[in-house]
Amino acid sequence: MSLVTDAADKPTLYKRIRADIEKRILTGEWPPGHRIPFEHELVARYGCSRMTVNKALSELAQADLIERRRRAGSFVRRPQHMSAVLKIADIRAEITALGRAYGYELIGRKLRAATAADRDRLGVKKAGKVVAITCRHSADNVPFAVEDRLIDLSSVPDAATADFSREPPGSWLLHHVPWTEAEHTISAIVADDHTADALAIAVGAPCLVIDRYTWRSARTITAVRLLYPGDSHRLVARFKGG
Amino acid sequence: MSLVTDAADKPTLYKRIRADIEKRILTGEWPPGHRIPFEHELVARYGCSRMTVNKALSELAQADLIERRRRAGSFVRRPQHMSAVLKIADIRAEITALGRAYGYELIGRKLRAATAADRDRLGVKKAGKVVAITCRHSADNVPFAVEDRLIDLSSVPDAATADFSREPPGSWLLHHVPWTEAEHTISAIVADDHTADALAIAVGAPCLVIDRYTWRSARTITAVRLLYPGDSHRLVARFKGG
DNA sequence: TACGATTATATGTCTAGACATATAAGTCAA
DNA sequence: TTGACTTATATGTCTAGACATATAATCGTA
Repeated sequence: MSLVTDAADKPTLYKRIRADIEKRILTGEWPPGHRIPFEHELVARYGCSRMTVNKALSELAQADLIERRRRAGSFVRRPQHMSAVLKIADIRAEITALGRAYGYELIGRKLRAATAADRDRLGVKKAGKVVAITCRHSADNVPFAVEDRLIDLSSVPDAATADFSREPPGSWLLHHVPWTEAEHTISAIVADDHTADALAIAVGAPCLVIDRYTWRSARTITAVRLLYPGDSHRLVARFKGG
Repeated sequence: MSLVTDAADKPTLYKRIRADIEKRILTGEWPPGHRIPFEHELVARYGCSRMTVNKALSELAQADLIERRRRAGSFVRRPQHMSAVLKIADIRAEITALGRAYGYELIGRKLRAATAADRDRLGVKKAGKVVAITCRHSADNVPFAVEDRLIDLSSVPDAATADFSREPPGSWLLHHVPWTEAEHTISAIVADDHTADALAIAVGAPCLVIDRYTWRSARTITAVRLLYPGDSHRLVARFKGG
């Protein structure tokens, strides 16, 4: 079997080279640790210039599929840690993607000077104003998740006057504060009286909890806790790479 | 302010160009939708050849930070959906990373012809042999997670003779079957008698559940269910991008 | 044998061009 | 006004070189 596919040059050359190598790695023909042909060998094999194979190999290296070492060559990477790309979509998008009717209801909204608990939750030192929002998302009129959010107004002053009775704060923030970073913590709890009531489930029923803390270049933006009925909701993540 | 940093050329030129642009995007100086200077403008600004700025821009495009459109130019991408990279490490690695002593205990191991339930769980049609493994991971001698796993022997025949009394099946598989794909489902349950006993928690306590289904180029490898005490375990994911 | 200096080599980066191609924008006719 | 045609242009890909640099391998020496 030759490295060169005899298919017509439908995609570009460097993409064909990249795909050829990627296939060999993914099928296990070239196992972890295997040395990939040197650039000059690939140049000879594909009859192209070195920049072209270099581009293919560079992209494979950027995708962590191979490791390149000077003087030694390029090697199939040994899979290290499983990493799953967990897409945490806008809840509205998530529900409509399931083909269900999205419903939103603002339960409470308070503008206040940050309490000690607020500051702790947002991870900020200085006093300032915050908006605290409680709301509920539903799918086909069945409670889907309850949201308890705190927004730091010193970072997002516009949030003080935003109308959260129609638009969920998550969507609003997504459109007003781009390129944030966040940290998610996922855990499980059992529903207390208050939660059970909000989600219309039994007290003691399992709930999935997502705590998300969002910032933007060292400035705290928001902290949110999402509670899902544990037996009905699923977080699904596909991942690739051993 | 000039695009060109006056810092000495410590990193390479294309990396400086990439970093310059990335900084402007991440700080919001160039908001989503903003058009990045044309390649020929960057060529003039940095005094280099087009291939060099092209490499910088190509990498930014590969990282989904910008979008490149022929004839139109390059634009800062509008953040679409939040995606979190959830690193699901080997449990042993996870525990030792926390500075705690890792403990492993094989509870049960059965080699059998696949039952209907097994086939359903693995998503395979044909009959075949499987290994069913139950084991427990502990941190500082406290139960950390219980694992209930099924391995398809038609895909991984070596698993029939592997010694899982010392090495956890997850680690073993990671070293014997690289480059897999998987799907995770995360949910919450409350502990039943059996689970409570295995995790040394109270019946009715919350548990975090991770179901992972792993395959390799259309061949089923393994299905595993991991149960964590919901109040003690956290899945943490950092992510970037609005 | 062990260690330090030298050399060979694969990758890393870069240039100054070239042609291809998709497409935004402008032009012109129905 | 609308639709079809043309043109200008930014990106996409590629070449045939070049020098830089880290380092594996070799060689020489203590």
